[in-house]
Amino acid sequence: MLARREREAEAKTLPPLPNVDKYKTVVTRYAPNPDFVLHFGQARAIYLSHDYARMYKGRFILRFEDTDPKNKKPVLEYYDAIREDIRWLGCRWDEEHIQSLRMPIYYEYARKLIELGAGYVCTCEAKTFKQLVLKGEPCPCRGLTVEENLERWDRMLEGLYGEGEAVLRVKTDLNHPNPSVREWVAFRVIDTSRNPHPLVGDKYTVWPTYHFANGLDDHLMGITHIIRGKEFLSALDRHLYLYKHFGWRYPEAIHYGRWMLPKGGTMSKSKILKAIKAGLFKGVDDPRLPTLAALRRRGIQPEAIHRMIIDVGVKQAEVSLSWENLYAYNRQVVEPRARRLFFVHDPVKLLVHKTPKSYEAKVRFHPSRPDMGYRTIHVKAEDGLSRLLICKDDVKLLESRGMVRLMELFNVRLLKVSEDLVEVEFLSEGYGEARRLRLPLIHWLPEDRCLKARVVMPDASEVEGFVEDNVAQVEVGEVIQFERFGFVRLDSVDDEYVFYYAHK
RNA sequence: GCUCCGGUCGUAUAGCCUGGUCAAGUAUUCCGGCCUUUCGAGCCGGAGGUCGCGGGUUCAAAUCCCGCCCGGAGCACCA
Repeated sequence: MLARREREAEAKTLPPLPNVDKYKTVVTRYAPNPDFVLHFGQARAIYLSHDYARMYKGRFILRFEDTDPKNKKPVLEYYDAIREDIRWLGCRWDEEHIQSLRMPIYYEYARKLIELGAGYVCTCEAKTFKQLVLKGEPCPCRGLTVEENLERWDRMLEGLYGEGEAVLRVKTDLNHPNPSVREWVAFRVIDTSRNPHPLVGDKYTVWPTYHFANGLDDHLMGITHIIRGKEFLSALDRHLYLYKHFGWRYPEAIHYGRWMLPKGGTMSKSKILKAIKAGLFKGVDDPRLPTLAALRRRGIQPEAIHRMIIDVGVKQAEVSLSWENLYAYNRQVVEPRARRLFFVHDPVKLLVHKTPKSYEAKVRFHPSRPDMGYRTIHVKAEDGLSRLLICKDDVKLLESRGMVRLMELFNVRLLKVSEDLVEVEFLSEGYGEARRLRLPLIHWLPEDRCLKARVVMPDASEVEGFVEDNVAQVEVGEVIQFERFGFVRLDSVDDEYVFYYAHK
């Protein structure tokens, strides 16, 4: 037991970063494109980058990479949404930058690159160029002089080239084994009169590519350790050329494998966005989505995501995730502190004959934590009759067993089941007898003291029912457990209580 | 065209770098039990893998090397 605990504690720390002693302070960054809210997979880069910065008492930088106003168009509201997501995860950043506000810097370095003879403005058609580069041959533009290139560059900036008519390329090895790395594009023209940028409008028409802006900024901001998905591995090759041209030293780069969701699930932002626009999802926090917003709404705790990420580690292998996996972590976090309440879905009326008296059932909010207190459920008996509600599913149980114990109340025996009414009679009060008879325990509600509730399930379907009136003590946002149903988060209270289902 | 990664209980994974303490850990699933009260949470116990295949190195291999088979992911004036 002790040994196990030690091992668990061990598994919960991150492995050391490479070459930390080479740097004064460790600086990491997270660099999202604000074209969508964050999703589950991105939490990994965030936590790892953030945790390492904290672990080494370094700095953690948030940098918005919004340099494609056309294809990966940034959206104003997502800048804040992303900040909120990161804060929700529990991470704070020490510095923030927005690339679209740094354009003059990129232009400055573009010029330097050209002056070094390491970059040139290429006006070839993409197709033609591709054919040449596949053969490892230079295009005519590559041979232009520095002066000619500077001139072309100025013309580019002045807007004399349209989209696709000119790009600034970085000179690489024409025979680089990966053709997609050869002579990569550093800047391209984007017609911002047609596709204005949410922050700078149509002020610029020449935009740096990810490869240029990201690579450059990592140096300018003094990033020492880059932690990113391995889909960026080939970016490394490109960046290396840039660093070589400028004579810089490349940061330590760690690439981890992708997180994949089981069958059907996608974390692709563009796919999700398309589906939302098509009305297939209700919004970015639709419970079917793997966005942080959706998980948050469902009551998944950031600690659960955090633990999972630390446990999985930083290997380059792809990892298939199952929701069950995440739920297991979340249950661990949520179980000890979730208050328990009765929720009856698909309610059926239960008429109890021979009820000897009215009851006040005192039920613990948590079965193993008396310190969390009790709630009271009143059951009124009139002329030996009490009226309750139970789940339709439990009627079957009652039918097959004939007798059942109403949790924390009393035991009953089935008399008859009709269309929408189940009649039983009071059998006995003691729990001991229920145990002796091995009676199933079912939950219930007094018909006159319960409130309408709705639970939004992970597949966006909804379950209707009633909660005990003690729900009034629950705060919006709180995660509770509906006994024998599952963990849910109180989402809103209007004319009815709306919950989002997390997991069982 | 190029690059990267994987093949370990039913499922998802840890371990592999720094060979032995690994006849292999965890979660989930399944089964059984417990709980003054959750057939659905919790707790306890059990079942279930000989680590893709073949060969090699070694006193010793899931762990190193070679070959084979199968599978996954990614890159291109997106980030």
